[in-house]
This record gives sequence, C-alpha cells and structure tokens, in this order.
Amino acid sequence: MLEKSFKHVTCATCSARKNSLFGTCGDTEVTDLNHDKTCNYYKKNQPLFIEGSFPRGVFCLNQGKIKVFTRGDEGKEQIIHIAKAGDVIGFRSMFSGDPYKVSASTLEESNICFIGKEDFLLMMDSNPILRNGIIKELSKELGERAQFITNMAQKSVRERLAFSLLILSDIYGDEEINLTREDMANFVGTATETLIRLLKDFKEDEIIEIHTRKLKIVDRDKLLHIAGR
Amino acid sequence: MLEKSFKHVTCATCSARKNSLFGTCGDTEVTDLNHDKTCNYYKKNQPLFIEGSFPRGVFCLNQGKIKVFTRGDEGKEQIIHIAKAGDVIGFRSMFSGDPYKVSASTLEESNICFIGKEDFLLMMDSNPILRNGIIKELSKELGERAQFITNMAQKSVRERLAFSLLILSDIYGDEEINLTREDMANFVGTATETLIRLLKDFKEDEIIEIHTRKLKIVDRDKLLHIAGR
DNA sequence: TTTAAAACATGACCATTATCAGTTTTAAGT
DNA sequence: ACTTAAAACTGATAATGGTCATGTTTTAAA
Repeated sequence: MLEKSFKHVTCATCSARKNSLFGTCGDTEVTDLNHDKTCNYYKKNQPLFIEGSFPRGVFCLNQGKIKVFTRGDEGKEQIIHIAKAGDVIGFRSMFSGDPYKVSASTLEESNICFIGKEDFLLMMDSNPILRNGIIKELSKELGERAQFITNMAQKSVRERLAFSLLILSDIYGDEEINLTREDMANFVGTATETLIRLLKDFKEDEIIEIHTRKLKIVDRDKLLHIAGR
Repeated sequence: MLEKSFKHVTCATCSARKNSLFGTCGDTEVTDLNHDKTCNYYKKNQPLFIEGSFPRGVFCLNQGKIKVFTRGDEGKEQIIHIAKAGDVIGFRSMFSGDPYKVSASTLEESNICFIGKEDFLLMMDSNPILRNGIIKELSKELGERAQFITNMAQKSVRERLAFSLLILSDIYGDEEINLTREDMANFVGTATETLIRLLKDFKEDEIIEIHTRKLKIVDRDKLLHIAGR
C-alpha cells in the first residue's frame, strides 16, 4: 500500500518531476505548476481516460504504472505503451483536437497529478523549453512506434516477447516485472495461451525466473539474442 | 513523364502547398519560403534519406508519391506511410535530435522541394500557427500509429489488406493504385506471395480490378466490411 | 475461513500464412 | 527488336500461433 502522505505531492520536491517533461521548469514555474495541479490516488485497474472521449488535461505520474492501449474490433486490448513515474500522459489528443485514440488505466495503485487543459496550454505558450520538450517527446515516440510497427509485422511472437521483456525491464527497473499474463500478451500482441507457453520455454532455458505473478530477467544477453536476430 | 516546367515550383502558386503544413502561411512567409527552398526532380526509386543518417532539412512533396519505411532484421522493408503531394516529410528527427528512424524513397517520379534545417526551424520559431500545425500533425500521426499497431497485432492479413487498400485509395484519389506487389506486401506486412494470392481472391470476388500493375477498387463497401469486422 | 471468481496452465486441433522452388509475364535497356 | 533482369504468379509443404475445452491455482471478498 502506498503511504497516505503520497496522496499529496509537492512539485518542488517531486523526484518524479526531475526526469519528466517538467524537469526543466524554473522555480516560479514549478510554483505555478504546483498551484495548478491536483493530486489523486488511484487504485489498481482504474481508468484515467477512455478512447473516444475528449481530453480535459494531462496526467503526470508520480508513482505507479499505467497502461496505454487501444481496443481491436473484438474488444481485445493492444497495449501501446506502459508509463512509469515521471511520465506525462494524455497530451497527444489535446493538440490534435481529436478525441482520445487510446485508453489509459492503472496497472497498480498509483499517485497521479492532473493539470487542466487551459493551465497546461498556457504554460506551453509561455515556456519555449517546455514546448520544445513536448515536440521532442512527440517526435521520439513517433520514431519508436515506427519500430514497434515493424516488430509487429516481421518478428515472430517469440522474438517479440524477448523484445517486450527487455522494454519491460527498463520500465520496471529494479522491481520485478508485475503484469497479468493477459496484459503481457496484449503488450506482445499474442494470445494469452501462447504467451504462457513461451514464458515456460524461457523459464526452462533459464532466461527468466517466475515467482507466481512476478517475473525477473536472469539472462539479458539471451533475450537480446532472441529479440535481435 | 513530368513536364520540365515542374522542375521549378513557385510556392505562391503551388497547389500542393495549400493543403499542406504551409497552407496557413501569410504572403511574406510564402515569399521567404520560396526563397529558402530548392526544388528537385526525382526519378522512380530514388532515396530522399536513409535510416541512421542525420536530417539536414525537410522535404515538401509537390508531385509524386513517397514511401516511408523501416527495415526489419532481415532487411525486409515495412512501409509505415505513403506520402502524396502536399505532404511534408522528414521533420520528426529534426526535433528529436536522433538520426532518422526511417528511410524514404520515391515510388514514382516526383517533384520535391527541400527546406534547410535552419530556415525551417527559424520559420517555426517565428510562426506560432505553423508551429501549432506541426504539433498537431505529430499528434495526429501518433494517434494513427496506435491504430496501425493494433491492426498489425490483431487483424488477419486478409483484413489488413482490405484496410490497406482503403488507405491507398485515399492516397491515390482518382488515380489507380500503382505499387509493386512487393511494396504492397511491405505495406500490409505480409509475404509477397500471400499478397498476390489474396489480391487474386479479391479480384475473383469482384472487389478490385487489376490492369497489369494498376489496381482499381470497385467495391468499397465489401472492403470496409472485410477490414472492419 | 470459506467460497467464488479471476488468473494461470496444458492439451488437442486446425487455419492461416510463411517459405521454397519453380514458371511465366512484364518491363527496361542496348 | 532483342535480350535480360525484374516482377508476377503458382503449387507444395511445413510451422507458427490461434482457438477451444478443461483443469488447476491464486486472489480477493464475504
């Protein structure tokens, strides 16, 4: 359980902010940001926003993990991105003017700050560094998604799983990877059964360790080899 | 063959510009743009830029078609996007600071203008409308790619082909779709042989007509039905 | 603590789709 | 017009990976 004290975060001392888009903000801006934002505790599997609705602001993740996903025609989720502390979520649609093309919900209990659309856009107008940071972030993600598409189109499920595990290990850092098999399958882009079988293979090949729900990578080189080809 | 007169384009009278990112530019800016840009004729299958290199500016497509693609581990292309007249290409990497994550080359003979990095960034700094247009464009593409990923992960090749043909029909407008089987396969994300077999099916079901290399959609509704599910 | 519901796991089966090995057609250049 | 290479096409084969059916374990709630 997260501490109650986490329920209110001060931007000036927020360690997640330092590596975030707001990391470059000056003192006065941080004060403004702190004033504008609201702070909320989310439990596991709570939605932040849903595909098709219109954005009212952006979410800044202080602690926890969020999945960003779309639903295919049969309702199956495809996870596009998993956000961690410091990530800012949901600004894309605010710029395009379209409704959200993706949904987002928490994967674990999380502390998430919210900055209203007007406040955020105002900050962006007046702060070229922030603005450039956002343009850079959009551009970077666009490049990553080109590779994501190519992986989906050309790699086998086994290769994609290896690749996905490496990404997940970056996201989870020191923590063990903690996802349901279904979420992991929806990230890799495969059926849950297939994912389970492949995880078993990886376990037998001593590439990963599984402790009930938690997963640890023990042989990163083998994963690189399988993913890369 | 394109007319020689196409080899030099004047921005003020460029019909492709009107629907492009530069469509909102005022008279003085169009004059500047015209001054800054150079204009080039490209024949079929000429590269504009290659994955891994660093961008020197942006390309504005006056006439023709361009494929934007990445290469998978075995060198097979995955086409991410096909650009048509009016599209501006290659600005993503200029913002992210990374080398190009994608390559681009012409699919047919084309007239393409080029605007140097410095000139382009200067325009962006001084023109908030252009800047917002770019942010909007980046955001829009990011949303589209989320759907692209989901399609790749969840749809069958047959469904993806139907979906791709609808996209291609938007890109080619009145013209007949004119792509090699290999390029089309690399757009759909499948093997060339599989694509050929499916095209044959679609032809037998009177969904498309094939005139040697050119392809025409005759039953858009059926395609929508197959693509959508 | 018990109970119900998720989540996890495994087996059997089969459709889709990739691969390989060829032939035929089309396009491009001399 | 002729030659050659590239592109298009066809068939056979195999395997990857999805689906369905069913059983087990874990988790969460009463």
